[in-house]
Amino acid sequence: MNREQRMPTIATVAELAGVSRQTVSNVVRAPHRVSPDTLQRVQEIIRQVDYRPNRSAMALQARRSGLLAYRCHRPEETENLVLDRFLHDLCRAADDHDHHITLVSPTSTDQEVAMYSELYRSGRVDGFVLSGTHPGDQRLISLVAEAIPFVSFGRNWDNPLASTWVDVDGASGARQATEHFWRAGHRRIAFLGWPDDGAIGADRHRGYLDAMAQYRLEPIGGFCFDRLDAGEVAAAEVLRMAEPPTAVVCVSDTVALGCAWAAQKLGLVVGAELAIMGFDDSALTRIARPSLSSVRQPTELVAQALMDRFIGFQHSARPTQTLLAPSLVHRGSS
Amino acid sequence: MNREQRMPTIATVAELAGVSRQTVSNVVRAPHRVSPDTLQRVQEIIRQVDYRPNRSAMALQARRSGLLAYRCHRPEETENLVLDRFLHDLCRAADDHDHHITLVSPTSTDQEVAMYSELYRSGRVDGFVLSGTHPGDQRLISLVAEAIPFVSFGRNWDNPLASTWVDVDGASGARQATEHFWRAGHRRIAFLGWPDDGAIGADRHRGYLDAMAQYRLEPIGGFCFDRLDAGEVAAAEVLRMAEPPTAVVCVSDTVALGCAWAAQKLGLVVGAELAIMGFDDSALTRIARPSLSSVRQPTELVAQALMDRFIGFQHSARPTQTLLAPSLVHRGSS
DNA sequence: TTCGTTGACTTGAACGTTCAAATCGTACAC
DNA sequence: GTGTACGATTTGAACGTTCAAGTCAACGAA
Repeated sequence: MNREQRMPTIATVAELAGVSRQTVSNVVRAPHRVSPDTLQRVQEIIRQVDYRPNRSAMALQARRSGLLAYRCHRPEETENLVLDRFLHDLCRAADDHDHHITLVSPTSTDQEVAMYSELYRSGRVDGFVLSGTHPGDQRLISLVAEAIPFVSFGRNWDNPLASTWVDVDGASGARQATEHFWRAGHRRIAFLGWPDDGAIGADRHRGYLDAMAQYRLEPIGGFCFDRLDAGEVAAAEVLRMAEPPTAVVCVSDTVALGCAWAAQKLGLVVGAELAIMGFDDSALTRIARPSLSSVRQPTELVAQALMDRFIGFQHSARPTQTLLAPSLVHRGSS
Repeated sequence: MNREQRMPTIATVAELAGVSRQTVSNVVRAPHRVSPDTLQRVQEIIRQVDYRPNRSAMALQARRSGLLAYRCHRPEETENLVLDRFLHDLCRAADDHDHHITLVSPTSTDQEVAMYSELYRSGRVDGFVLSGTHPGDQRLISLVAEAIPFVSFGRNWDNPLASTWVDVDGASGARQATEHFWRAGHRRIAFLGWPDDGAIGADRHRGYLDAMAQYRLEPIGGFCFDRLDAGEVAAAEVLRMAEPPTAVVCVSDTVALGCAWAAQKLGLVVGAELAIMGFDDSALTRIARPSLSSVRQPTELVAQALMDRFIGFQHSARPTQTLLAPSLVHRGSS
């Protein structure tokens, strides 16, 4: 193909402009070091031949590729609807720092860690962005042990101060949702959560419990796995109670959608007779009818913070931790 | 951070093993050129210091980065549920060829093309994988004009032979769906499509029409945009006809889900009283109840074919075109 | 004995940058 | 008028590979 025709290099430009390579480099990287007329002349040549510095050469020289790896999640997992949004925001944030995201798709956790080590040691990437961290996460342990640079969307549950992460304050989100319902006049507010995972689910549950305690209301609700059918079953049970709730705070959009279905099956008008708040503000909110109100994860801010931290990380040795507050998005269901 | 400690290089290994750099390179790349005992000795050292060839250096020398760029689509667009699956498969396929996918997220088509040119000319990527091609697609035109290597998931509608692509035979998918319903005894088979787009939608519609003509059945149906509510409205209209269909072939899972809702609202039991076939086999199929049968796009094969073509593309100059047949996935709705 | 062949390995150069040091005027202070 | 500080530019080396051409010894055929 066109593999034959070579791109113009810094030497091409230097020769055409009658200056040295280094001067061309300075024109691009440090224009203030070059005299005005030389600057203009060289820039004109650069424009003419459409010269772009070669990234591989820069990477070799700087010992830095400008690439971060991120694990491409399996599309079967439902939680990924948020991660889709996150990935998009991450690309943007990386772009802003003249970095790029490259994807890996390991088949197991062992392979994932081995792949990370390989990618880092071969200089293909400068580091990693993890998401979906959980207690006992082997990736965090290994990367910290091998001193491989990384940041994570999701806290380091086992050893919070050991690595740099940005997370969303789930407790705050659930508290906001509960407070919102209270202000709207609801007094029977339920929580549909996941079985205690000592992590995200527990965090969100705690926020609900805190708010309920503050208003001296009795917590009610149920627990189920993060599947539509499970959510529907659990919700039906709660809604059939003697004194059923008038509002439900859900641990996820998936559970919330299941809850909406259960309500509709029982003849309840979602929004008017039963208020529902989802969590994550994923694509599922738009599938429900009426569309679901939800606690929105500020993925854009998370992505930007992660990139900032990663870049900073290269200079300062100390890991930093950041907790961002989510916000409510009101739609038909509340 | 650990930016200080350097990785072992080929020179490190060479010195430790008492051989030249080139011999170490041969041990890694062409073991047959090295005598058995030297081979073993060098390999042992490589293992000890955990040496990995530096990818930036390799990229510089080979003038090839081993990276392909793919556009990270906006998560708002519904068609992306298939593309999620595709992206995952693409990563895997790239891995198999010792390549990686890096993401870009341009804000406009103009910027997208400019970004591609920049990425290619700076040697950051070897080429591009496009998806969601459409008639008049500026990306195809520009990339062909600039002789930038790329392959696309989706045909080159305007100029099929001008570029290398792999696509799924939508007509075949719709035909299979229609034939399946006919064999199951249905004689009133409708099609819910998109307004004629001269592309994907028209392609799928044609497959339906072909099959109906073959069986001498009268085509019926409606058209709407690819949204749940639009699908529901269009489906309701069709289902309220004097002689309503007993089976519906849909142009997408989105429309199919809307159709399922319309049916349920009219008191029809989806699956038993009305058979529905979606298209794409996206995550939506699992949201419907009963879950939707669908025409599955073989994204894994598409991804593999694209990678094969791209690698081959570097050698042979001639673009190739590939059409893959989809297959039916039977679930509760049919 | 000579000479070409082969196998195992080494050497120098190149890929395209940037860093660090050197060069060369030119202007300024004393 | 001398030292020196500065600005603009150049030069050599380095980043870590691999390619192409080289060396060198061993071997076999004429």
